[in-house]
Amino acid sequence: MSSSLFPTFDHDHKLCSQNLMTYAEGHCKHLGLRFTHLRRDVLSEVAASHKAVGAYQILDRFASQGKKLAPISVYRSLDFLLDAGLIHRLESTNSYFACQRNFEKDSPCCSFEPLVFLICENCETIGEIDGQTLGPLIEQFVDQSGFAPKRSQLEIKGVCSLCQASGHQELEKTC
Amino acid sequence: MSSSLFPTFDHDHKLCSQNLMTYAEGHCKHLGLRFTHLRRDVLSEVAASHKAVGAYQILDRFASQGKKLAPISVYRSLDFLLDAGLIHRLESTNSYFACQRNFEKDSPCCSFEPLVFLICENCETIGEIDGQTLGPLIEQFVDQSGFAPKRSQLEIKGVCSLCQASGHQELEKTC
DNA sequence: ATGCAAAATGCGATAATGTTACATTTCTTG
DNA sequence: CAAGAAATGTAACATTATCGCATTTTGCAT
Repeated sequence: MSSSLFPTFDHDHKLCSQNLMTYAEGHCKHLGLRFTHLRRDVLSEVAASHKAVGAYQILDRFASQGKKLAPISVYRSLDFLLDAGLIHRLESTNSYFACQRNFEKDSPCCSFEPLVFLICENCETIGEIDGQTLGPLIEQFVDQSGFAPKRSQLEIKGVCSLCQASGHQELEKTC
Repeated sequence: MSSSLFPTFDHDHKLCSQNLMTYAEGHCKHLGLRFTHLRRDVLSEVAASHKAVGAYQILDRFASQGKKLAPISVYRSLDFLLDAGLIHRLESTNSYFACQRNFEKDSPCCSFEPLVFLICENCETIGEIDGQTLGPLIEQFVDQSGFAPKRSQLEIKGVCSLCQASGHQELEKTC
């Protein structure tokens, strides 16, 4: 079985991000990781939308709230969140977004299940797909050459269904 | 049918890169693209190995040959070569390598066939897999949410068969 | 509670990667 | 050959990310 997650236009994002923060809290506690204020604040900014945000965007948002940070502080928090599997990094755009599959799994995305991301080029929303079915298949191809895969990431750019339906006029979407 | 290409330890790399340059020449002529000296030289540097090289590495190599260039010159050539499908960009490491599938296809990698790259974390060699079989499969998953994919790239990190066989002692490989 | 060691954060500088704007040169085509 | 388009040169600058070391906070053993 596989599932595909692409944020819907009308989802309750306040609830969505609240759930995410609660999950992160419990997840860190469970693994003995320190979910500090800074890390919480950074995750909160990343999870504020389903778009990917850059490190300096996060810095700027903090700054506009009167919270002056050095880049390294943000990067350290981002690294922590990446390691904890709470966020992902979009390699093609040097930006970060919250993991949307926490609630589907016991542990965050970390096995040799490829990470699969859908990136809408119109509204910039990021979706995340279950890579469990793709994993063995990829492994099979790769194995032909004796290559032993450890981790992988698939970034797919295109247009989400909502943007298709609306004739590509959804750039206003805020989360 | 699908194929998987991972450069072998003992392949004739001189011939390999010669073939590539010859292909590039003909490919550009065929499409009416200008394969200038600079572009040729940049491709030649990129194709000098099966490792991915950074833009500033290329700059440095030129510099050590007495050829002083500005970053922008290298980036412009890289962009041309990317557009022509002669090289690929490894997003996870901001680096570039020569397309190894020119000879398998009429035209370079550009349809909605995912680009699939194998990256050996030991010797840094890059392999390239035919994504034709994976493409429809991915499309099928993605379509569940109505997402219309345009282009995608899968980067797989692991250990190549040679490095496995040699107990991970192949960092010396030069091409 | 107290003090110690480890972890996290602050702070300043700097490195690595990529781009803008505009001048000059080279190429193509009539 | 002339004119326009394409490519390259040049200098400055923007963006993304890291280093080294000082300071603060936290968890834990006593």
